[in-house]
Amino acid sequence: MARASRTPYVVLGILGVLDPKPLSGYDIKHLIDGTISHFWAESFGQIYPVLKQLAAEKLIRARATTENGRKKILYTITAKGEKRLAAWLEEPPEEGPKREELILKLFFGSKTKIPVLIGHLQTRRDRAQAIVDQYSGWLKIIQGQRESYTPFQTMTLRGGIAMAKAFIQWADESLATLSRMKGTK
Amino acid sequence: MARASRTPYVVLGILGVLDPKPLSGYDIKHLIDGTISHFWAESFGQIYPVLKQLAAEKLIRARATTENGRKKILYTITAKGEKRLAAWLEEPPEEGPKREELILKLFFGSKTKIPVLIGHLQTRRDRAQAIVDQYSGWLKIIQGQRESYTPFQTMTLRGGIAMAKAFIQWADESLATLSRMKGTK
DNA sequence: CAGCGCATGTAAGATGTTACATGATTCA
DNA sequence: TGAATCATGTAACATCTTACATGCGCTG
Repeated sequence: MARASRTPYVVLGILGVLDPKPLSGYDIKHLIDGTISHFWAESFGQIYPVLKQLAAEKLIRARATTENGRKKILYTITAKGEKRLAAWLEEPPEEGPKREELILKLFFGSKTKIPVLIGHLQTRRDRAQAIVDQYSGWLKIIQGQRESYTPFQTMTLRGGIAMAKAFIQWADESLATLSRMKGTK
Repeated sequence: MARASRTPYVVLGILGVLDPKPLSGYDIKHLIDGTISHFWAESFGQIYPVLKQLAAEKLIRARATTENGRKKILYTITAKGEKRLAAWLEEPPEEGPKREELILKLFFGSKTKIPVLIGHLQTRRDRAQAIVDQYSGWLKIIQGQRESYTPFQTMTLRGGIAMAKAFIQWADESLATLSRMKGTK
């Protein structure tokens, strides 16, 4: 059997933690993209079926509405859903799939030209810098209005920044090494 | 379409970079586990079919042998395979799937007890420390016999150490924060 | 009125894990 | 002799991404 899907718990978590008001599948997807996207991704193809499944299990409650002409289905977490979420949170987290393509290409670096590797690494380094900038901005916002956010959100945000910074430092050192190799070769 | 599998290239890379002598599927799997396992994993269920497929495409050459009574199929990379590997290395690496279950559970931390979170985080912190220890050992070995390893292998190893250390530092800070929260609450 | 964003969903297809099946050899 | 390791493979199954399908409302 393949590892059990975490999507139901992500949905339960978003519904239970992130926002007290009812959310649609569309809302959930965009909340995920706007908050936890740097360590967790979900697609519509996953979310909509899971929503139905969770409603069938009475872990969430569905309510169809027509907000200014537009049809949408809003979901709220039930007491049973809260319990299920809490039980999952207690289970030891498993490690995710390891698939670092950049590192893989660096590892096999002897089979290509140095500038190619420099290009790959530089691109990712810049992306990491953009993440640091974005996250640092969020951190300021969060610290400005502490009531709306849990300390856990701050904690994971700090983690994201710390990891991205560490990556940048290593990338810069490695880029310098690669440049030196290009010169001497 | 789902993202294209990288398994063929991993196999090609192992065969081309890691060891000059012919390798069996079994060898390849264990080499992967022993070297790149912290950023890339493959299972037998992937490797054996890919080996056949690569041989059919003439990217690798198969040779059946009976080494001291034990039957095995040894593979070597062909010139065509080398070319395919080089072409892949030039393509910009895509980002892997984001699935950090630990971070997810921390993010939803307000729905469980602090000691639960401390337990999860401590476990992973200790695992990261073990990785740092193991990698640091490998680094010494590599630096001792430089002929057998490429500078790229050293580079990725350093990256692994740097990232694990950054994680540990963040984890320690977060564990301290969590302990404080437990006390004051 | 065209295009974009909102909103929900389904289908296809590939990836990847786990478990199973088989058989030989080595070592305690 | 029994267990562990070597060695190759297949089948089942679930996950997940991508693409497609549909339709409404708002804005330029």
